Amino acid sequence: MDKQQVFGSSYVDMPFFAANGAATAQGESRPRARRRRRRAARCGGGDGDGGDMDGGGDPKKRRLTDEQVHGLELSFREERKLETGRKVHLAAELGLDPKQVAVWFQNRRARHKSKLMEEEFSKLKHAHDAAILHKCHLENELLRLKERLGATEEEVRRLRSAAGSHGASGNGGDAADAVGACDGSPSSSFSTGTCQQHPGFSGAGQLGPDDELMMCVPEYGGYADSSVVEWFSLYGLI
DNA sequence: TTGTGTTTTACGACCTCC
DNA sequence: GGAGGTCGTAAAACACAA
Repeated sequence: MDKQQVFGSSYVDMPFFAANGAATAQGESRPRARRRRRRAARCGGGDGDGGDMDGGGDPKKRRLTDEQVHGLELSFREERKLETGRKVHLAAELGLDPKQVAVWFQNRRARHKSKLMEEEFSKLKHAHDAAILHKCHLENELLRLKERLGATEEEVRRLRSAAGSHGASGNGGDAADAVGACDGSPSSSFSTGTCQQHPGFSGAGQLGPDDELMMCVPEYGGYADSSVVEWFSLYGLI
């Protein structure tokens, strides 16, 4: 199919910079579309004719018409790089200066890249959030284990003292030896979890299996464990 | 109407490839 | 060396809230 048929005959007849008015909507954001509607209404139809830039303003900076932008968009989707032949052909078809076509492609590539960066940032942010959540989960698990260890050690001490009061030999037997390995601080082998510094974490010893995440990071309270697993598997973290 | 923030067009500097 | 690329930026065009 002839591109002239696709874009309409107005392109060929349109002198460079003569078109004006209705402009650049590239279909990437709602504000842009709204903008175009507003301007089209103001220009009385929005087909690029009879706009507010007729005969005045900076001749170096004229908005492209909707049709021109559309043609450029189609071409951009086909191929993001612009060879000389294609540029000249496109410029002739759209009634633009080849330099304008080149500039438009440069700017369009920049916008495309920027959009990709935003998406990438968003993904990384989600992954980061999930990592934070998982970290808190692990720290809470550590606290719970520390609590269990402390209780067990306390029980051992109680049994030892009970055995001593019954006049047993001072040797203490196997059980006492085993306990000896845990002499000193009951939790000396554990570092302090960072979640302990979080406000509202003073009662870590009473943590239940389901409310711990909320206590650790309140803003993530709405997440369930399955969400964490989901995020992590999604971003290849587990 | 006006001030302000966003988007689009255009340009220059610099880099890479042929 | 020329053509076309990216990057950063200026300025016009535009939308919108106050």
